[in-house]
Amino acid sequence: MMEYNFGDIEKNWRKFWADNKIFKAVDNSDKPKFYVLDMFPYPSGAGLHVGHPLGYIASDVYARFKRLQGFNVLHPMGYDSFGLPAEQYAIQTGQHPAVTTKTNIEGGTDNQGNKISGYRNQLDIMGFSFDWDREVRTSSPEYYKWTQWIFKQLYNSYYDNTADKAQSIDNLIAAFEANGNATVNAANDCEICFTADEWKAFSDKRKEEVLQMYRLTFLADSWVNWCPALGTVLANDEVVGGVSERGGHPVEQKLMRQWSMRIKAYAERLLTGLDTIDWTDSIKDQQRNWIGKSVGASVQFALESGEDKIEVFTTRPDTIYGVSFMVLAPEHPLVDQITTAEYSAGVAEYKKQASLKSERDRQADVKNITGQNTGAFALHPFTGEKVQIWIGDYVLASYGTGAVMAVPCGDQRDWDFAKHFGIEIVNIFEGKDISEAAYTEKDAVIANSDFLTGLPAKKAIKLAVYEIEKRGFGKGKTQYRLRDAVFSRQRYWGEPFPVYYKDEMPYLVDDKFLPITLPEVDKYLPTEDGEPPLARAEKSAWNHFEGDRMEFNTMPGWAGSSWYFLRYMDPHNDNEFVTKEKVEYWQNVDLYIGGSEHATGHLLYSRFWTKFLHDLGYVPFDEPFKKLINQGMILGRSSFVYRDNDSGKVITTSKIDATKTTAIHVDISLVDNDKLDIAAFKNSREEYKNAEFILEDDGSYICGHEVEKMSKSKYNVQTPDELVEKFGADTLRMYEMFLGPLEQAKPWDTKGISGVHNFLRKFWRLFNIDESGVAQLSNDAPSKEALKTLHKTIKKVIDDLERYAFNTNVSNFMICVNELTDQKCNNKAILEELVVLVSSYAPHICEELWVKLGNEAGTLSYTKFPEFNEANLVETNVQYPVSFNGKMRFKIELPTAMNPKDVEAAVMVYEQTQKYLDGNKPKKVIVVPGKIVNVVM
RNA sequence: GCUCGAGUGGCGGAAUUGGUAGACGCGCUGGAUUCAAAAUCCAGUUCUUUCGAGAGUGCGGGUUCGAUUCCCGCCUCGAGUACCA
Repeated sequence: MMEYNFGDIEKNWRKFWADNKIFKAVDNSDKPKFYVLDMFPYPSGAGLHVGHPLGYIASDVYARFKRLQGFNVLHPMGYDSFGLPAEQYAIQTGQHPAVTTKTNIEGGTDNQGNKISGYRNQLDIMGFSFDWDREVRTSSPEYYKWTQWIFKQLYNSYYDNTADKAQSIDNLIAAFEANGNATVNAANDCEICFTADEWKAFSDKRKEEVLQMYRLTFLADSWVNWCPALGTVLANDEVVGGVSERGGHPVEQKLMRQWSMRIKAYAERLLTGLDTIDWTDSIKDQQRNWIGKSVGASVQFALESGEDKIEVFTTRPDTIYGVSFMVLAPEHPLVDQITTAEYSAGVAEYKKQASLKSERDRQADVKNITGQNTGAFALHPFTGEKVQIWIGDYVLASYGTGAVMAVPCGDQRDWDFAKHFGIEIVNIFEGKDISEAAYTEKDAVIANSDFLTGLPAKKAIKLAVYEIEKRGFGKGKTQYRLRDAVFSRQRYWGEPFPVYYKDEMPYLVDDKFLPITLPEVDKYLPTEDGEPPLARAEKSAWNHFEGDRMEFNTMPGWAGSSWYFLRYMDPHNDNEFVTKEKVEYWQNVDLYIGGSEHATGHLLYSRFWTKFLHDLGYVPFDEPFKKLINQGMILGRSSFVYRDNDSGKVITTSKIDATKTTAIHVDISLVDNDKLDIAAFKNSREEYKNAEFILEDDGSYICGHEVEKMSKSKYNVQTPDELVEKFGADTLRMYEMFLGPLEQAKPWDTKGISGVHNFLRKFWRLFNIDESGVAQLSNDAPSKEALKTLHKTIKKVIDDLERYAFNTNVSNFMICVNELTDQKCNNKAILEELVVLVSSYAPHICEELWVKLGNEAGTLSYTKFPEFNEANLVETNVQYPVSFNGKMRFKIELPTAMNPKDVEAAVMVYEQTQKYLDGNKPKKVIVVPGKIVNVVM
């Protein structure tokens, strides 16, 4: 019998697929379309480890499955190739990031002479069915030309709140010319009000300054997250716990002139759109929290002295009679103005203290209540009573208006603050005890509150807003936590802006000069006076130069990734980012697979850009990804040896005394099933050469282990390359699918891989291939048994792929092959269907078997997926389950040896089921010792 | 603190309209084959047990003829988020 030689089989079929472009997607077809997409990778120098391909394997299985189901499948791959590591490598070595990136993708040798196998090669050996003709790289000028073009569209648009969509900025200018801005309902940061005549009288520069406050991407001085160590600003989602997501460097607030994206304009649509897409609740919730909608009212409190008013935002306008003080953020612009002489020293000191605290310290310091009285008073809008004004850093300058009306009886932080500083706490909740803590639920009845007294909170909120609006103290308002996204990065390796400056005002470069390519620079560092690296470029280094200077910032990493899924539809188009025809054919992504770490970054920004492009009529849908599956991270399983601190001996796990030993990471390649290869270990490093061991009684050394993130420094990295070499890509693909639920994080463990490999060998053996390479199978009609086995498997696999996210499908094949082996099945028809069924998972072996069964090479990928036929599953000897009126099922398990007690139990069940029988007598009651009681109607 | 998710053998994990808990794989034990080994095949493998049986899906209750599954209250772990007014 011919052996399963996976090495040759896989090599040959990969070549065949590539040579014949088997997986080329056509842009129009009679077949229905299906778009399966992976989050494209950043090509780092470290290459792929076994964790990376998990999502790609799942999407490939699904793409192949959909092809078999008769869909025209778009399944592309590319690279998110702008990014920090290549730039930092460039700073250290001087090698151009473009060179590093190319090597990391295509393979080669790095500066130190290390061999890099390259992402493409690593992806290729896994046997993925990507249409490589559609590859995109965000760092290629052909691609970022269109990223720049989209930026220009955003610049030339504003958000019309009435039409609830983006519109051309020309419409806005026309509106200004006709009526000024008072009647314009648009998303903006504009605090001035002007008439048509005033507008016309503005200088061009002034007009542009105003327009910047409306454009969807705009230049503004804003408080940004500045990371000194990285020398750049970061978006909110790139700051985690007060430090940078990359590298964990401290981040401080800094006022800088930066490009921003007016994503806030889309807050409501980004929120409601979530209800229309099939994503996990966890990601949707993360986005909802990030957008952070709160409904309430903005209320103005007049100052006791002077004209100015303090505006606050509250979600509880019903508690307005409980206000006993106000708190402003230390950075609030009115603080200095209102502070009385008596308190000015204290306020100055407090402001200084607050400004010295980093974001991180403030967060760590939540328990500490601090604040400072300003001595000033505001007047309560309804009662006219004097209300103390304090400053405190629990009020954030960047949220709402940077000021709150404090209601200590209804808000725990206000309560704490009042208690700490001995401020009066008024109780406005009927029958609620607020002596120990604030009452924060929205279900109390309001008391001591004039016109609100006696109303339940929810009604009181509505009435309070009504009164506030009627009396002109403020208005109902919806506030979002979502902030506009900073879009400038002080980096080299990113998309240059299509922007130049004249008299310090920004202008867009004309389309015909796009792309503005990255100019060469002598160093990839900021200039001596702190300008971004692009400031080093000579005028002549720019492919197009206009005005006084070009924009020196580059775009952030999420620019290119916000729209790449559209470019795959039309990757080589030099005239449009995607033609309408093609985007109308392919529509949005049907299945998107990637990590959940992009929940508030990439996944939010792509939705934003898609909605924007939809508003402008360029794409027919307004959500980019219909269904999203987040694959869990594959963690490493580190191995340890233990060295005795005194003797220096290396002690096996069962004999150590934890207090006296040090655990040392040992390379997992030296360990097999926790057993250390002692000779290899001694040779691995000079210092281990003469190591002495204390071994198990059988003379082996058993290592300890721990689950950690996969990383070089922990010596626990498993590359796909070595496993493909050892077991084959089909085994690796199936094993990764076998590890457990796709969405769950799980440790990598090579132990079980032999089981999957054995399955494929067993599968191969089923075909009885003789030495001449021909499958010796029977053409008889398949047995009932075999049909049942096959169809059971078909049903389970389809269920698993369509309804559940890739759980037990591989196990189903194992059960199937075991059963067919037991049945000594050699039926050609059955086995041919099985090949098709398995081919999405293990494509190489199946192509080989397909041909050995007498089919034409290359036809497997587009053959018909086996059709499920329920008739094959009908049991001849039904014992379980039995249905009553098609609805009720009853069953009781009896022991093998019947005894009177069990019969009693059976009778009891029978009697108790009578109430469901509607007076009908059951045909029979079957009592099978050791089985179940069946009641048949 | 809040939000979401998860707790099942020695291990990864099945059981997805409430219906034989532990599928499948790993590991382990025994056996066949072999001069021997690898490979392969067969049998066993939740725990306790006086070998009759009993207990059992984080803990405590509830609904049900029947609960890993549904409801209520806890505990533990993981992820996200955090003075958001």
